[in-house]
Formats: sequence, C-alpha cells, structure tokens
Amino acid sequence: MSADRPRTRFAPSPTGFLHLGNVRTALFNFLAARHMGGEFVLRSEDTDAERSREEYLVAMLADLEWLGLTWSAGPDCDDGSGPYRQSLRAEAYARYFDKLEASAHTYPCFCSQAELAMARKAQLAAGKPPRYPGTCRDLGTAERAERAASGRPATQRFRVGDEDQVRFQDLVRGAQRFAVAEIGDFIIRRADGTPSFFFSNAVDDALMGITHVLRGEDHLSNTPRQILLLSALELPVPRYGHISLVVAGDGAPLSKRHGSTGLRELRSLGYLPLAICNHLARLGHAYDNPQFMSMDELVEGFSLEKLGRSPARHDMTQLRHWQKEALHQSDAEAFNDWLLGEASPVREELAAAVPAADAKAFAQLVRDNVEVAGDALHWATQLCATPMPVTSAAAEVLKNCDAALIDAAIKLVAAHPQDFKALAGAVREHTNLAGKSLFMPLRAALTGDTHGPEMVRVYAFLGAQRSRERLEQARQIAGSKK
RNA sequence: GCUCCCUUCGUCUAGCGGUCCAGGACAUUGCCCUCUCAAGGCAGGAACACGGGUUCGAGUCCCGUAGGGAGCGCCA
Repeated sequence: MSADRPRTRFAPSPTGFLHLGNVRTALFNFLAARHMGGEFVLRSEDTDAERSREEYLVAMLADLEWLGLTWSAGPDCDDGSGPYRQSLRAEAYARYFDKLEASAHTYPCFCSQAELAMARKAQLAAGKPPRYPGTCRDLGTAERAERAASGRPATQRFRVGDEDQVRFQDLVRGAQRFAVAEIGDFIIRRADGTPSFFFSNAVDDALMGITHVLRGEDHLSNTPRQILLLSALELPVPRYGHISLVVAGDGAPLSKRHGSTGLRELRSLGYLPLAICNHLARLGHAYDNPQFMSMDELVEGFSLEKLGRSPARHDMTQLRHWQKEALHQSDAEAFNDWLLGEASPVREELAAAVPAADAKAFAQLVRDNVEVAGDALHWATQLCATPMPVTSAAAEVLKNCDAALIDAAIKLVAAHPQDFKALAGAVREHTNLAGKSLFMPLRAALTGDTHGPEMVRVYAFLGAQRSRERLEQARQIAGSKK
C-alpha cells in the first residue's frame, strides 16, 4: 500500500442482506478506485455482536463477487493492513483510545441510558437539539475514581473542543461548514469496551490507508465528528463524498423495503450482474454514454464530478431495460449457461420440462422472448409439453380457422420435415390462404399460443414428429365454430 | 425542535449566466417493417416546485416559501 495510492472501501455491517442502496455505494467505491488506478477494499463493521452474523458476511462477499466487484483486501484476504473485520481489531482500537486519553480528549461517562434518554426528551421538549448535556464532562479525578469503584459501567466520550467550526470539501457536495457548538460530546467506546461507529469507522479508514470515502448522505452531518476525532488522533483524514440516497419506486427508503430492492431477490430472479451495475451506476451518476456498458467501460466513464446530489429513485422498468440489453449482449454460450447452468434459478424446472437433448436448442429458440429466467418456463411448457397447452387466444384462432388448413398441414409435414417456409408454401397452395390467415393458425396449432419466436425456428425445433402430433391435437378444435 | 442536504419530462439525467421556445436514455403514443411477440427504423407528447431579487440577460447566482430527505443513539 503506497502512500498516495487511491484506496476506497465498502464497509457494511453484516446484519442483513445487501439491498440496492448498499450495492450502489459499493459499486461507486469500486468504480472510483478502478478509475483512479487504485484499490478497493472491504471491511466488515461487525462491532455489534448482537446483530452481526457470520452468514450475512458470507452472503455479502458472495453477492459482491457475483456482481463482479472484486476487492484487493477484505475479511477473507488480509494484505497486511487488516484484519478487515472490526471484531478482530480490539488491539488497534485500544492503542488509539489510550492516545486520546493521554491527550485528555476523552473522559468516562457514567450516565445511564435511562438518564440520557430523559435528558434527550427534556431537551427536545424545550425545543433544543438533543445533545449530551455534559454531566460527566468535568468530573474531578476523585469523583471519577469513586464512581468507577462503585462498579458503575462507563462509556468513553470524545471531548469536543472549542473550535469554532469544522470545514471540509465534500467530493460531491462541495464546501461544507458545521458549527462545532452543534456537536455534543459523543460516545466512542461503549460500556462493554467495544468501539462505536464514529470511532472504529474513522480510525480504520485512516489505518487502512483509505483516501476516498464515498458513502450515503445520511453520514454527512456526522462527518465533522469523525474529522474532529481523526485530528485529535493526528491521523490522516480521507476525502469524503456523500452520495444521495436511493429510494424505492414508491419513494420509500430502500432499507425498509424488501422484494425487488434486495440484491438476493434480483439475483434469484435471474437478473444479470452487469444489468444491475448498468442500472445502479446511473442512479446518482451521469454517464455520457447512454448505451449498455461493460464493467471496464463503466470504470472508464466514471467520474467523481459526475456524481449527483439529489436522491434517485430505483425504478424496475429501467432495470428491466438493462437486463434486456445484458441478455442481448451475451453470446450463445453465456446465455445457455445463464438459463440452463448451475446458477440458473429455473434450472430444475427447465430440466424437468425440456428433454436434455433439446435444452440448448430450446434456450436459443426462446432467447429473445425471455427477460428474466422464469419467463422461459412458459415457453418450456408451451413448446415441450404433451399434450400441448393451448392458450385461450390460440384456441380462438383455431376455432375460427378453416379446418382444411390444418388437414393440409398434417398431410404435408412429412414432405417438409424441417423447412417451415416450404411447409407454409405447400399449405398455401392447397388452401389459397396467405399472410396472417395462413400463419396465425399454424402458429396456434404448433405452439398453442398466438405469439412467440419465429415460426421457422419453432418448426425446426419441434421436428416433424412433434409437429404432426400437435397439428393433430389442434385439428380437434379447428374450425369448430363454423 | 435544532442543524444539514436535496428539488429539470412519469423515471434516470444533461445543463456549471446568453448558443435552452431546455438535450439524451428508459417508459409511453402513432407509423413503418413483419406470420405473432420482441428487436429495429421514423415521428410525437411530456419538465426547469413557487415567490422575490441580482443582471442587458437566470434552469444556471442570492434570499425566502413550500415539499422531500438525513442527522442530533452505548445502530451503523
């Protein structure tokens, strides 16, 4: 880790699965690092033992890897600046707690949570900001010793100095100024000895050589605390950039929603990593290029200057567009793997519905009619099931058509087993029907549906045997309306 | 309550005082292509939250108002 090498990080708490908001933060940090030729690292902020779970960490790593956001160091790979999980960093924190203590930047606070809650309530009621009243701030050494001896649990608070204000240049919001008087002394170490977010987060960024911190806007007004802390510690302050939050389609905060805003859910629906990245990279960031981009192109076009300030809405219709593009871009092999491979969410169902020998041909046949993996199920039953399912629209078409058309087709299948154009041409000669009134009944008879892939390809896929069976099935209802 | 942030078509956004009667993408509408769907091509509708300033000139700067969001936690 060289001194000036740009380094960004994504530092989630393993208390749940990733949602699109988290993922976008990770993506931006990844893109920023790669664009600057630097490194992107992962850090697990698992100081809250109650809520942190190993399985969530494992899931996050797996999901980020799946997305293609590779990291050069993280909980699973230390590069010497770790460990990259906070639950393993007590020693480092102790060192810096001591340093703060030595410089009188911190003091023990014996207030109980009930007392604090009451004080907060009173301040709020009086129309004042709910800040720590400073009860334990100026306790004498004797009093401290006495209380400590009585076994009262103590937290450590950071003594906010008498500076006038804290200024910093936000990477996305420009010059920021906060009055120090607005900031109350805050807890940096809990009674159980674990560090609080403000402390561990800031200290770790400094110790891990993080140069740029892209994080949610919700951290903006807390940033002065961390700057104060790092200054007191004489540690380097990273450059902060506060990105706008992502909200759900209905405007609700993402974190409170589930379903289509969870990465896991999208993944299990069959959305592709690059579709998600293309979508997210444009939420709160503007690209010159309106087209679908590869990860390298996303990296190349990324710029801190192009980060937006206003909240962005996650809209599924936009994601769907990128999904179509992603599917369109993938070659036959990649598509087959996506639909039929190990990772496919509908692998089992498709294997049950489509004969193994036909699987690849099937995948290629329906690729333009599939947006998420589940869509293939409809075509699987429609094209492979026996008897053929007939949609009501298709039944309608068949009832209204001339039964002679189907009869002709049945007779002619054997003569034109693979060539739909030839078959259709022959049927036309026998029936004098053409255009839609020729093709639509054939489509309905062969696929049981009124829309779908090109008939030339459908027919080749079905083969003469299946085609004949299906035509005979269709013959039962053909012309019944006359 | 206090502090801070945000506000351009339905959605994502471009716009860094004149070249903007506001551009692009998605979505939408119509047409073309076509055996259907999709894709593709063409055309259309659709926005500067509001009110004051500053300026010869404001989407762009300033101040208010309204609306939305965040923070003020022994949560991160």
